[in-house]
Amino acid sequence: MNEKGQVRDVYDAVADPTRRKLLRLLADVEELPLNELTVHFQMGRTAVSKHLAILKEAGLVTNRKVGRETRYRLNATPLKEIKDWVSFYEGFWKERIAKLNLLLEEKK
Amino acid sequence: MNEKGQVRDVYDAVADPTRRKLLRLLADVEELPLNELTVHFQMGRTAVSKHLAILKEAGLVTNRKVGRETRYRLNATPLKEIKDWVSFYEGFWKERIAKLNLLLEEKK
DNA sequence: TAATTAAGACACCAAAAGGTGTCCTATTAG
DNA sequence: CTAATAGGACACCTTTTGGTGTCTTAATTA
Repeated sequence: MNEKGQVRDVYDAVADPTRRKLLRLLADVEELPLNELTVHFQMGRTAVSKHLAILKEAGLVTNRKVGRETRYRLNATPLKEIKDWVSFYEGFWKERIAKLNLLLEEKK
Repeated sequence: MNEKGQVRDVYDAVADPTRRKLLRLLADVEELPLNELTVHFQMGRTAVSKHLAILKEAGLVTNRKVGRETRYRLNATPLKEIKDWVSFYEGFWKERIAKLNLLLEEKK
């Protein structure tokens, strides 16, 4: 457990393409049960469930039981950490593009 | 090798805290040789070298040989992909914060 | 009530990740 | 010329990751 109450690093949670796809699926609806999420993947239910557990550890999804199904819901808030981190580097690639444009100008 | 000419997924490259620290170190200077980078970590040179190789596979660093040392340089451009990805979710956490503020208003 | 369905809990497995230490070569300093 | 240094290339090891299948329980439907 880290200082943000997350068991899992959010960068780590988001590193896997399956998990990014899960977030994307949950972005389109209020909530979805495990079995409906599983439909979108080739892997079995157990694997998808594990990925969701990791996302939950990072605080990126919440879940609640409704009857016999467990419904998952997106919580994008922890992504703010990544946003802030990457913002620091934004200047670097813009600078790079500016330099490239300058070179193109000189060529002309 | 993916469609962007990267061998390694940029999300994956950035998931490791050691590699994020390497990027941060390289952000402060033009270029740094392996041994100077290694000083900032507890692990050995070989391990740091491996992390740099992964960053290079993702296109996040370049390197060149100068004499007997290999100097590394930051290339932040691939981070744009992450920036764009996370931007999509920005609305979600802002919406959430807005809702929380609304609840606080009602309490008053 | 009986059959079906959702999903948690495990045990298990192969491959990848993240380290280590050793050896070898190229470059530089004394 | 010799000694020291930078770092590439391996071999090796342990832990984690990402998947599988099976069993069990709880909820639903026929």
